[in-house]
Amino acid sequence: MPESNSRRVPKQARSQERYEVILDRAAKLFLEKGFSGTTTNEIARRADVSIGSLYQYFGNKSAIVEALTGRYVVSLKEVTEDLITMDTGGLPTSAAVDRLVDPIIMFHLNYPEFRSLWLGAEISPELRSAMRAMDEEVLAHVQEVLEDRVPGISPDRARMVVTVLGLSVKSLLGLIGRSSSAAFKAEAAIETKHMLTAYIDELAREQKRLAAQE
Amino acid sequence: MPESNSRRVPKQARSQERYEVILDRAAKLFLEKGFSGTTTNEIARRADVSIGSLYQYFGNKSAIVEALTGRYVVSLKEVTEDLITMDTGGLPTSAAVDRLVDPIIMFHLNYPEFRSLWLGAEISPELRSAMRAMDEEVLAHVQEVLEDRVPGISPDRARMVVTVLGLSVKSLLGLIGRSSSAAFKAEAAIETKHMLTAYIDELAREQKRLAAQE
DNA sequence: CTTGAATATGAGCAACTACTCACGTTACAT
DNA sequence: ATGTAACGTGAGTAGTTGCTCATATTCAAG
Repeated sequence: MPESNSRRVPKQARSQERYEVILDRAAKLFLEKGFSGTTTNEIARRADVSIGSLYQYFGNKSAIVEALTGRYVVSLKEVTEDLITMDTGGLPTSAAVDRLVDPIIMFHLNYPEFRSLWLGAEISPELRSAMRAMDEEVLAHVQEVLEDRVPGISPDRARMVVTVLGLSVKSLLGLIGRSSSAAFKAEAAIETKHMLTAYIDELAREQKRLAAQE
Repeated sequence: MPESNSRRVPKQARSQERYEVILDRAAKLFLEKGFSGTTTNEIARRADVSIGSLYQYFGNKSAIVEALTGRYVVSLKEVTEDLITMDTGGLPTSAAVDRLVDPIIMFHLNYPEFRSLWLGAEISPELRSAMRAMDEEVLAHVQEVLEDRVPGISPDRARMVVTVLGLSVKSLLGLIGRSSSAAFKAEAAIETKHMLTAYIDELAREQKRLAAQE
């Protein structure tokens, strides 16, 4: 996946493998030690590649991050697209929560290295704003869903609720990423979704009570 | 607050001020750019101090982080002590949640720079494990509280629930730290606590239903 | 087998980083 | 006023970092 700062685009099979290996190791190192805590020489060493080779594929250090992004951005766009066009109208809350949260969890399970970009405090502003934009799309849709399921809720309140919901999912992803046990990941996901469901249902009851009072 | 790697302990009033200014600016920079992304020369420049002076107080770069810790660790220990000895027995869930969460929020509002240590991926292992230990104490106590409020819940399940609850609070603190509007912070806190309350109450109802079935 | 393009290498360079030290300045006790 | 301990300085040093380039090896087509 050639980026703006890439050098030679790998043409032979072996070099394409190396390209991928470099990205794998770089992602791990960035996750462990952060961007500026990782040296290009160490990336090369861990990938069993000379620095010279590394710089044949990546024009500079940040080009590695950019390429890393390219790896996942397509898949992430797909997930986003799916989510914002999803209709959860007739479903009970817990099923709706499953439908909206599971794809996000799946994405992070499939691409665990993505965490290094996602959590990293040192990614480029453009990348950060691109991911924010996708986040925002999803949150806006979830807000619609919420306003639908909790009739009478004010848009401001709904916005705040969605922010909190989104944050909870985000922290779940962090927990899942750090853990190594598949069973733990599954339980944590169930428990978190349980919480989201309980919250949304409680909000619906609350609004119903308010409506009945008038 | 002299640490192991400190040099001269500041004795005159002016130099004590400088010492504090260095810590203030360093905390900001660590938060913005991470530990390894921040240079000691930049810290000195931002604190209007020569690097020479900086190294009179701090033996090396990580001594700055250690001193930064010293600033907050006393206060944090107090909060932890309060939390784990707190009795929320007769209170309704929402009041109990308030009592347990508010002190944590308060701490982070009072010491916003603490976030740079708390979120930083690059703090020392000792400091990280010390903070983990305090976390663990609080979580263990919250688990007891939960098992008390949700009779019949299994310890394993309770542990998982507490993990999720703790994570939600943690992400709330992140949100609060990033925001600048006091009103937003307050609303976010209320909404998050609302979610925690709804969740705990739902768990209690669930266990009651299960108990009635037998 | 030959040839040229692609790929690989790592010593080395310029820039930067953490940190030192010799020297100058300020504050305070006597 | 003087001595001295505390404080302050910033050019300089040794080591590290991102990155280059001259040279060597591998590949595939004719």
